[in-house]
This record gives sequence, structure tokens and C-alpha cells, in this order.
Amino acid sequence: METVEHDKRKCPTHLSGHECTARLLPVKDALDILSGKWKLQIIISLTFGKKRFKQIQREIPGLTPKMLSKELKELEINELASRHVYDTSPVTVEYEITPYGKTLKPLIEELHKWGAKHRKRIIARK
Amino acid sequence: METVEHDKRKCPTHLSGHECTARLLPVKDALDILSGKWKLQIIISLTFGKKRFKQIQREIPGLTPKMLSKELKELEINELASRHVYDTSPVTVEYEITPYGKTLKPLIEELHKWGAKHRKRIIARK
DNA sequence: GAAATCGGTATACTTTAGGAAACCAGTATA
DNA sequence: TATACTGGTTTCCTAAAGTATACCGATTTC
Repeated sequence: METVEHDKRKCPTHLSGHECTARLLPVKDALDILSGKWKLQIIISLTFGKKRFKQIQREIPGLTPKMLSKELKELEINELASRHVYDTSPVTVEYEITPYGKTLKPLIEELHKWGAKHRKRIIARK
Repeated sequence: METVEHDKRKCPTHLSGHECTARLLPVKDALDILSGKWKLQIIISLTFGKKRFKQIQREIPGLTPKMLSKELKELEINELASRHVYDTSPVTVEYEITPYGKTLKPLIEELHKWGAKHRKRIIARK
């Protein structure tokens, strides 16, 4: 029953090295995009329409400008949100979810579905 | 730790309080379960069969006993994995994914799908 | 003239996630 | 007798994540 080979220590024994990388890395990539306290709240907020900096901040309670700035930059780098500057005074800046950002929808939906079931379960257990 | 509490925060203006809670909290709950460096690797490892403590540790490179212990406890609390102790000597402990834990599969699959596309995109852009 | 708005930045701090190493008792192996 | 395995715990540490607060110049409103 215990047929653990010693030369396969880098990956789970049931997976080859290639299979292991192929399975774990993308999941980790996706999680990197979504994890953290604010990223998803911002993304979800943007799925409801273009928003200005302070507007996002007002909508998400507790979110400091420093964090918002940092997260928006990361969303931009990953092409999930875009930043548009209009030459008004004072300057107007709008953030918008990109078409690519919208491809997150099924994933977020799945998170929502599972999370909702889980929440019901936890509450029922108390 | 991963307790589900009622959140009285204000919500984005475009959503009613109820809609906001309904939308954001479950997503956060799901993410709490999956985020972190080791949780998903452990879950995925367990989907391939029962495992013993040291066996999991050997399969996932870099995973320290402290982290493994902590993560397994959380998985147990959330009823995603179960712990079975057998009265052998030395004691045998087996961890197994629960039926409930298996319900994470579609979500993990979605993370994998999106992550794989994202990975291709990033690599292609370089 | 004072206050508030815009889109942020700078600095300093606390909190959390995670890592390294040592250690435990009981048993088996060399 | 010495070593290694079992399933973990304990302590100390660092790096990253996140918080708090003040500030900026330009402009609009009270």
C-alpha cells in the first residue's frame, strides 16, 4: 500500500513534476489576483460601472487612499482595470473594468456560490 | 479564525445593504478558505486520497510541520478534511477530504481555468 | 476668507503570515 | 547503543500586508 518513491519528492507522488506545476501554478496565479482584503471589493465595485478614485473610496468603507492606490495600480498592471485621466480642473480620473477584467465573472460567481453555501452551513451549525 | 460574523459595514451606494452583504461576504468567506500559501495545495493533495501527516509534508516541498498542523486544523474546523487516529504504535493519523470538501472542486476548477489563461497572457506579453 | 473637493503621496506604525530550529515521547531499526 | 521514524508543539524571528495620519496644489463652494 505504501509505495512512496523517494525520487519524486518535489511533487505529490501521484503527479509528475509537469502535472504538478500545471495544476498548482495557475491556481496560485488566480489566487494572487484575488486575495487580499480589498482587491475583490474593488473589482466588484467596478463591475457596476466606471468610478472615480474618491468614489470608490467612499463606497468601500475602511479603504484608505494608500491601499486603494496600490490595488488600482496592480489591477492596471494586470490589465483588469484601466485608468482614464480627463483634463478638467481639478483633474478627473476614472477607473473602469476592462473586458479582460470581466472574464473574472464566472470565477467570482463560483466563489460567490460556494461561499454562500458555506456561510449557510456555518450559520446553521451554530 | 474563520468565523462567519455579521458585518455591519456600510455598502457601495449602488447596492442596498442587503444586496451588498449578500454579494461580498460569501465571496470573502470562500476566499478565506482558499487563500494562503498552503491550503489549496493540501486540499488538492487530499483529493487524491487519504494521507498521513508526514506524507503530506513530504509531498508538499517547503511545508513545515507548524504550518501543516495549523492548516489541517482549519480544514477540520471547516469540515473540509477529517482526521482519523488509529491506535497503532507509533500512532497513525490519517487525513481525508470530506464529501463537503469535494464540493470545492468546481471552484478550484474555475480558479485553474482562469489562472491558466492568465498565465498564458502574462507570458505572451513579455 | 475658510472649508471642502479632487487624486493621490509620505511616513510611521501595527498586525499577520510564514519560516527556522529545537524539542517531545514512544517505537522500531541497524 | 545510536539513530530515525511517528505526529505534532514551542519559541523566536522576518517580511509583507495593512492602518493611521498628515500633507500636497489647484479649484470650487459656503
